Amino acid sequence: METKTATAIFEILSSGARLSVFRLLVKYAPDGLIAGEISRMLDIPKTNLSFHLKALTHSCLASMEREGRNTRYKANIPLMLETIAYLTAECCSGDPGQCLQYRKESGIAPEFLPPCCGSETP
Amino acid sequence: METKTATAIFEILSSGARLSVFRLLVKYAPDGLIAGEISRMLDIPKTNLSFHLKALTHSCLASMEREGRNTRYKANIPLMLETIAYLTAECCSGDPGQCLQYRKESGIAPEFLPPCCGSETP
DNA sequence: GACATAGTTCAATTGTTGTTGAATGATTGT
DNA sequence: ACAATCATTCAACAACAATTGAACTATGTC
Repeated sequence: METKTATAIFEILSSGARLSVFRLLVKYAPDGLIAGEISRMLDIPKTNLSFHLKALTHSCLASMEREGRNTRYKANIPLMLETIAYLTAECCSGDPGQCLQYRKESGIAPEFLPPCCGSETP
Repeated sequence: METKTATAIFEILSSGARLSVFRLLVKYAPDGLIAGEISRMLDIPKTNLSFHLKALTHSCLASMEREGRNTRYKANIPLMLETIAYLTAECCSGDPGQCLQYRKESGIAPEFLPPCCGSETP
């Protein structure tokens, strides 16, 4: 992944409205949601939601497809995973021991943490 | 993690300069680097680098400590891991089978992917 | 065809961010 | 004390992002 791609994705997620929309689409993967549902669930005006959905689709973080007079949006989860890999790939110059230490210190349940430095390589 | 915290972090990573700085600090974890080294390695003017380092430390993505006349910066990797967990936590409403499918489609080596939905729960 | 519904685009306003050079603060060495 | 080095702050400008209401397009219903 190129830096330019990654920054574009982080910029998309730097808006509270867009982050909420994206996480909602992640939660409702793989079927996604139609725009009206999103607008109601998050209480975002349609006009503004359109603006943010356009940004999400333009960055490829979401896909859209028409369904009659509705528009269905779905999260691009593989791209999300690629972005996470980009952020963690060179962690600690590849020292698994150090990464494991960080994982422990984070206090997060292991099943919600990325492998980070290959410390959990299967 | 609160939405506000997450958006602040993504906003930090949405600048090419800051993303490069942060990834460099991740790579050089846990020792970190001093400002001058970062400036030279990434070819960013000191003035501008200071601006971005301030943003990084203010968001807690990096810590700083004086060393004589130098200032050493270190990446806050646990916070990075928390942010990743926040983004992936509710993925697919917790359907491991669906998540596994996404992981396969992503084409990324498994050791660089987060567990996502607990599909790799130890 | 007329009407309602679902979304999008447009223009304008408001606010925020990135970058630069010059000036300033802080620490070390002579 | 003086100069050199490392880093930060400041002011100013340019560029960009978020939000809103009104107007518009497209689809489905009577």
